[in-house]
Amino acid sequence: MPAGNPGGRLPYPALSGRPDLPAMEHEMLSRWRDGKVFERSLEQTADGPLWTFYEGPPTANGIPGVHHVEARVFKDVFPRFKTMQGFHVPRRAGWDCHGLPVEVAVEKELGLSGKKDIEAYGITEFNARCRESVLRNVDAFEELTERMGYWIDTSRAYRTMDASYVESVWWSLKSIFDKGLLMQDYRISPYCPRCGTPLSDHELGQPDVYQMVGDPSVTVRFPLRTLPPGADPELTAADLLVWTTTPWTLVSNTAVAVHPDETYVVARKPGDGNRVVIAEQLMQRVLGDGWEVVARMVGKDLAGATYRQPFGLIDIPNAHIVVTADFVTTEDGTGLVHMAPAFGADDMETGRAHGLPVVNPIRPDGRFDESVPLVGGLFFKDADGRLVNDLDERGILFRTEIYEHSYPHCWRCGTPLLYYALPSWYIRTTQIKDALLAENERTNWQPPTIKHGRYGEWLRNNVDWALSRTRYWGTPLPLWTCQNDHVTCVGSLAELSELAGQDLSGLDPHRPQVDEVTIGCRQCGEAAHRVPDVIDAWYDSGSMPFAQHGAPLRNEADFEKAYPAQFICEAIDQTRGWFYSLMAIGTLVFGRSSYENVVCLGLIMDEQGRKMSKHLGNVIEPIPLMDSHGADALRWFFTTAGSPWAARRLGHGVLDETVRKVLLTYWNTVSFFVLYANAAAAGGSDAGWMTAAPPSARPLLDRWILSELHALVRDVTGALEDFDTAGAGRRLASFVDDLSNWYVRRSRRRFWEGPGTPEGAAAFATLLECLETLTRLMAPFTPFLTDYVWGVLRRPGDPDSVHLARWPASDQTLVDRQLSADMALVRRLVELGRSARAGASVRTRQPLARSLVSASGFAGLPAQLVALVAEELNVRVIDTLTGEGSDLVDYTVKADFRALGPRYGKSTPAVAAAIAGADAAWLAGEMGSAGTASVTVDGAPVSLRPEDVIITQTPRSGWAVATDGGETVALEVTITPELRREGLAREVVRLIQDERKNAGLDVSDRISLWWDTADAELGAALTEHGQMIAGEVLAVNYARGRPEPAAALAAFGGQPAIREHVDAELGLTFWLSRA
RNA sequence: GGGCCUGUAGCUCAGCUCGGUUAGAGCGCUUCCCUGAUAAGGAAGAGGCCGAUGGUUCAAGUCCAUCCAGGCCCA
Repeated sequence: MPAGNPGGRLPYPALSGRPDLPAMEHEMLSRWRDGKVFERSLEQTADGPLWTFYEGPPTANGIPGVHHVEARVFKDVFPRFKTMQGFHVPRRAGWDCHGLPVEVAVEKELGLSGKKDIEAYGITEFNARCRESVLRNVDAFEELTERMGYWIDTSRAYRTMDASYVESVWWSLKSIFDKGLLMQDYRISPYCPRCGTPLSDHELGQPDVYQMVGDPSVTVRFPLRTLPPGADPELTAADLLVWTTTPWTLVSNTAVAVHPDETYVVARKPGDGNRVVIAEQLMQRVLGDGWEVVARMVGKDLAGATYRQPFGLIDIPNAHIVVTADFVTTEDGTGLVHMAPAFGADDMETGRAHGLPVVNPIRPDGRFDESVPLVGGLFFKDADGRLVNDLDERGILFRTEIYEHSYPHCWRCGTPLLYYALPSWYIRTTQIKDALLAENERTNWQPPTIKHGRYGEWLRNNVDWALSRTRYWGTPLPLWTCQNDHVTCVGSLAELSELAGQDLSGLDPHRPQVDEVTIGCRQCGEAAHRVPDVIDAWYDSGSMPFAQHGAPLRNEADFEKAYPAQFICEAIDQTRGWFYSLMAIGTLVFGRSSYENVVCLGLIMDEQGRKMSKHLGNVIEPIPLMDSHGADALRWFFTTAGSPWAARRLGHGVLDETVRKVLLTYWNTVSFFVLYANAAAAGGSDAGWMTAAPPSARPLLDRWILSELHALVRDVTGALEDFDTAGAGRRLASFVDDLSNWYVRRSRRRFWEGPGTPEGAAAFATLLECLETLTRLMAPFTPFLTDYVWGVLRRPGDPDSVHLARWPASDQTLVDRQLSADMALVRRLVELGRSARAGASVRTRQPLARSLVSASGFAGLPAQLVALVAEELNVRVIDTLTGEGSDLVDYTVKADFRALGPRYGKSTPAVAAAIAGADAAWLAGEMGSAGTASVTVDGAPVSLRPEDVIITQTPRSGWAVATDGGETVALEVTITPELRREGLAREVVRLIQDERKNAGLDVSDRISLWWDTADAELGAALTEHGQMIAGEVLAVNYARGRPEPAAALAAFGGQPAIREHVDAELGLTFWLSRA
């Protein structure tokens, strides 16, 4: 592999026509490593303005997948871009070490099940295993990180379990405690009885938490016992109809809630003494036909009535009354809601409002207390059947059926969750809700809809953050309580030492060591013991802006200058995870969110649009994927295909296409340049193009591509500033196509001819400028290939890596909109001409005498561009169709609504009809001569401007014509003998070129050529155009007749290496040999 | 039930901010053409009720409303 062209002197290292991209990437990885390129990119920007990026820490107890690559590509592109702009962008990796997933994995490994097992095993040992397991796959993550070219400093990665990190977290919790926002409360929490812990809202947001299950839903009669004063006498001896999908909670029933303003009815089935109370809206659905309404009332009329409880299994004093509550709906059930305050948030709140008792017969392991008759010792869900049977036997079961609904399950172990009243520590985030909303307002979300949509909605419905976890492996809650219920919050190990009266600065702040520390209560001096809970691991990761530095206890200055971050990026599943915990903690502790711009990515799907999951077996392994297509291809796909926040389909096909369409086209353009630069050097030319004329003095084609280039720089820069990689990618891909398939193709002749002329020098200079700039623009996206190319093309004095180079600046003086428009017209005319040729079956190699063009803007086209059309279409002369005289030309005319619409409004269709009805030739004539024409609409004259009409001209006959959008190209297809001979000569040139290629000759190799034919016309063509042919194929000898053996031997130093080629179709035989 | 995203050719996606009467590209298919860098490039053909309905407008893929389908997040 070439080691670059450090001197900028020719020759360049030769480039393979078929590069092995993955192999090249491995070479670049070692060059970066050996050359410490990432480190140097940080060193050289050390004095630049800081642009802060926060890495959201992954948990390394799992194996990295392709979705990790997606986020990391975006986390890499913007820092690289900003670094090239001169910003200093430190990038520090981190590892999320705590949390329930870690504990659950270790539990499984150790064969433990539940908290009792863990405590029997020993918390010390258990946490040691957790500590070991969280870093187990760091190697795999680092390998992935390096392979994909994600530049981040893993050597000093922060770890959320480090003592300094934990201390910072403690410090922040104390700050929140001191503000009065950290407190204990009883609340209904989703609770996993197997894990013995409440789940946070974040955890409820995990995939697969909600699963469809079929539960017995029951409608039960609650016979009324006493009625409130003034109640409708028809209620006497009626039963309340109550519906629930959780029969096991009926044991704890304390009340029935009705909506105060809904209408309820007493219904009776004729011939049956039973009366039931139900919401009128639901009567038909629940009762069906055959019932009659005997009384009607609103919910508040029922308030205060008492009823007989469904079960008498436990003692519930002062209960079993009808209460009103606004949350009651009549959408399902009966409109009368069973209340068990220990098992529902609404129930708890309503119960508090009415002074109802909280009765909870379920133990923390999810089983009914042994003292409860009938169901004692049963797991809560398993009690349903027995309870339903009992209701049935006692004749108060109105109906039972299986109800399919989604029910939350523990995301770790799959156990059905219980909504359960638990003492818990909360952060009162609801009290800073306005501040959070204000912080969100000043945050730039990408895509913007997240701000007020998914995320904003979540903030507006903010609930207090349930912080505590009754678990083992996590940051210990730094709270100590004494027997007087005083709470002491400790903000550092130093403070703990002071309170404990011993030096604890070396203490590992984890359970169980920290549990053993007893301190003196700050208020009463009594012995205080630690609250045994640990905290939600989301709080850990949300603390990383300061805790990664150990700040503010240490490195306060480092933290201060890097807060808040300019940029973070994660997948959309972090809306309620890290995006929230970062913003909430920042706002709680510092009064300011910790990030300014956030890019929110979608999920990765397989080629069939299915989510990737182990379950489906459609997971794509990232490293093999990169080793077959290249990391650059994967990076380009992620950053530019579709929108990053839409779910995207990934497969081999799309990566192949990326490689072919973008990466190889770019590569081939570079390799073309290198080939001819080296050929020129071999021919004695030095890098003469270094002194090419300034762009303003170069051919229009060069000025055009430079104009496109500088518009590209402007647009790509703007798109990246807006965090829009897809927009940048589309522009880059289309420029690569323009450069390769128009600029280079149209400039080939100048490259063959070398940099010896001003035009040739301009071509080399222009292409090199384009490639250098393009390489820099693509560098953040495809860092491997671009850096390889940079190593080949860079000039003396250039940095040795593109990633150390400056981002290009757009020179707007080189952007020429008129020229862009002109070239667009040229390319449309060429397309039309090719279409016309195809229609007439005249191959492009056959020269034609003349072409006629009709197109607005054609008259103003510079001669160079007209010549370009002529050359591309292989016609000798191009004239305007208008010059032909109207008797030879057909005209059609139609209205341009875009121009007419704004002026004529409602009468636009009438004007258009008048235009269509006018004599097209006359209209065209008027427009041509006077620049205006008048048509009559509703009896009134309407004056038209040229832009109001699209005039299409086509020649009457004898021409091959193609027309589109009012533009016409006509080709004269009459082939004179002279044209035919020229066509034959060009045909022969192509045959010889093919043969040269087959012979493996170098582009600059000279040849000797002999030819013979029996065809008189072909013979004449080859004689007449001999000089042209010899020039084109670099023949230094050109002769008719079979080569003499002696000549061949002379030419090849005794090696008989004459190739003979017979073309039966043309009747030509030729021989060539290296000269 | 709520919020958000997506719906355009067989497939993958542009176009919608800012409405203009012939809706584009790539992949795949057929037939040609071009080729002195190219796994490329070009022309022609086949392939579209631009999810549906209604509205606004002289004019709707584009704006508005409602609905349908799929996805994500949450209840």
